[in-house]
Amino acid sequence: MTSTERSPVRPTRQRRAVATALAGFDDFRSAQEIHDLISRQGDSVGLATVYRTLSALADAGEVDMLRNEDGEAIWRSCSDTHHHHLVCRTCGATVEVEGPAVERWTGSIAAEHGYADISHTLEIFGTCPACR
Amino acid sequence: MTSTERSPVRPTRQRRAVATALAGFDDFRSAQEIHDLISRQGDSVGLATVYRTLSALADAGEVDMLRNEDGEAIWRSCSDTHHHHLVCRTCGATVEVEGPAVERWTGSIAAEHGYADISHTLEIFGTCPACR
DNA sequence: GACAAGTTGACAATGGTTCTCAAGGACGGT
DNA sequence: ACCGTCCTTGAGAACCATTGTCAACTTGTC
Repeated sequence: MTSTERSPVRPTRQRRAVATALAGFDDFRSAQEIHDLISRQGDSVGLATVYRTLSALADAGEVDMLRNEDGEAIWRSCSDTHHHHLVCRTCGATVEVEGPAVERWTGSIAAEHGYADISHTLEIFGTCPACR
Repeated sequence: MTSTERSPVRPTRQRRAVATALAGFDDFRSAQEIHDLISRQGDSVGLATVYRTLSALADAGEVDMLRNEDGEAIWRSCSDTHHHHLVCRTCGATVEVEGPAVERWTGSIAAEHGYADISHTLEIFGTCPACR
């Protein structure tokens, strides 16, 4: 929590492989799918390491993680600004969207009820033009 | 999907027990917690049945199901209008909120990108007045 | 080169959720 | 009340995504 803590992140073959895989798609994929992708691209990285790396990247804000309807974690690399997603429920195609109005709305709703330290999740699902 | 399909839902002791338990709290609880509540209120209902009943109620729109950070399903009974939740991340106290503006916003964002058949999830987390 | 500390991988362990299937209960007709 | 049919249930096994374990291995530094 404090800025005193430093855990030097080492650039390993495995982390590079995960990063490469992440760069190869722009929809949300499960950890297992990403693991498969890595294998298919010729690298070999343990599943546990994939999980560890994805979690670390998520903590660092470099990937987004959300849950599909089954509660499975799905991931994709993302921009560094606060945003939400418009996801195709058929093919997974994702658009990052921003909504200042929504941010303001959640803040005021929370304040109105006396809630502090607010965060929120907002995802939009639909069928993309290509899948109709 | 069509109105031809009818699956008569029978009023059993078990379903009544789940309904009673649901009426006894107004925050989100896991299936297991609800199962425990039922035991504590003197009834005995199998865990699988609790899951089945909760899912059925969720499909019928009588309870809300969402996922906590660990991906666990959590449930609570809800009003029958479309709404979202403001949830205390410490004690779970929940407020149902409505936001016509947000509904409109998601709709237009989706349309803008050509997505059809839209649905969305929006939950707000914070610390309630009592937990600060 | 050698050391300390971060990393990894194979595999076991966890734990929520679903499946299986025989036994039990509800309901309409008689 | 009795039947037959079909929905329900419960106990436990099965699933399966995710996390923990721990010895072997890298990396960066001195």
